[in-house]
Amino acid sequence: MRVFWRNGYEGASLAELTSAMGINRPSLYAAFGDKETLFRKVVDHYNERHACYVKEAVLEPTTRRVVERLWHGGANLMTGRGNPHGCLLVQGALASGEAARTVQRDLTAHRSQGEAMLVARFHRAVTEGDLPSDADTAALARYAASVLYGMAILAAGGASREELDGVVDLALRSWPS
Amino acid sequence: MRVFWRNGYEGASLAELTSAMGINRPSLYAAFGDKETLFRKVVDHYNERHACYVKEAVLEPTTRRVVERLWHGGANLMTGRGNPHGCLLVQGALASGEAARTVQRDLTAHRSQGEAMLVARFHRAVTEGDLPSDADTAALARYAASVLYGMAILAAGGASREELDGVVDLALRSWPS
DNA sequence: CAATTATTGTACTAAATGGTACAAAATTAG
DNA sequence: CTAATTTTGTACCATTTAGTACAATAATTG
Repeated sequence: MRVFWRNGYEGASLAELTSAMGINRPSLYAAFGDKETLFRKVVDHYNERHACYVKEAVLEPTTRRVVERLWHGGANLMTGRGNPHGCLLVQGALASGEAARTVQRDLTAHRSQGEAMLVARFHRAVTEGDLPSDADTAALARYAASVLYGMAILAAGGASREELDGVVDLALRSWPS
Repeated sequence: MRVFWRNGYEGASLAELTSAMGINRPSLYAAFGDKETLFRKVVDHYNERHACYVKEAVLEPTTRRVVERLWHGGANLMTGRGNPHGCLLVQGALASGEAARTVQRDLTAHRSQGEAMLVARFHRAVTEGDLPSDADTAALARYAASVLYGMAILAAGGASREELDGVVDLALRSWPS
């Protein structure tokens, strides 16, 4: 997972993958199928064990608490020690050659799914009176996602946890509460 | 440029590059040097002719006008017809294998340079009284960049100009003015 | 222990990668 | 028109890519 996270799908060679896993090539193919299948399983693992802060965030009682947890959770994951900086769903295959188009689309779909969770949560907030009834829930979700993705780029460029937290503080200031 | 923009540095093959340029391989090498040199020249061209909205933005008289122009300019570039969606400086080499590490660092440096321009502009705004004297100019610049980069990810995933403009409107609401 | 099954290591394949040698062709200069 | 020079096309190189055949080894089972 970390090799894909750090190098992206295309930049991760079978040699580096097998070396990092401590197994040889036939074992990898027997256990995980081809490179694309392995990547998909990696993404699933990443979603369950690392990107789970999104699912947790939408459980918060107010939208302010939701985005607070979302953004700080992202800052935490994207600058975590022992893992590459940034977000696998963002840098795994943002731009790629024709061969990796399918995984590229797959990651886009995963990101859209996260945004859809936010839309649903914000929609609920409207019915609860937490957001004004004329709130553009889709736009709010895209904005929340935008800040999150932007932090992923900063992190990939080497930004620290503290720097990302500073971004979150500013973004929170403007959030309707 | 568009091939690199769409496929990223690693995902752009010499075959696709030469085909798009309408020349053959020896001509490309004679005119531009190797692939990495060509990419650098492409990035220079991109900075001058496409990412110039950043330089223009910092010329605006107030920080609010600066970020307004920055973000709308980004939304415009990242969803322009005839060009790939997104930003070359973001998706050109966000994560890569060891061979493209130098290019990757180069793009990070280019992004940092843009952020530095914002810091300098916000610093000036403090002296002019446009921003409060205790404003964290570096954090503001990172936030502004974060929104911009986030829009690049949304655009790379297919977001429309209107959707990005919606993000900008929300981001502007929270900007200190 | 013996026999079967699963796992692993070596060595390979075909295709694609970035990069180049060299000669034919087109252009320019005299 | 001829001669020198630049540009182009073809064909190649070494390396790396993802993926696999097959035999040796290890583990499991009766």
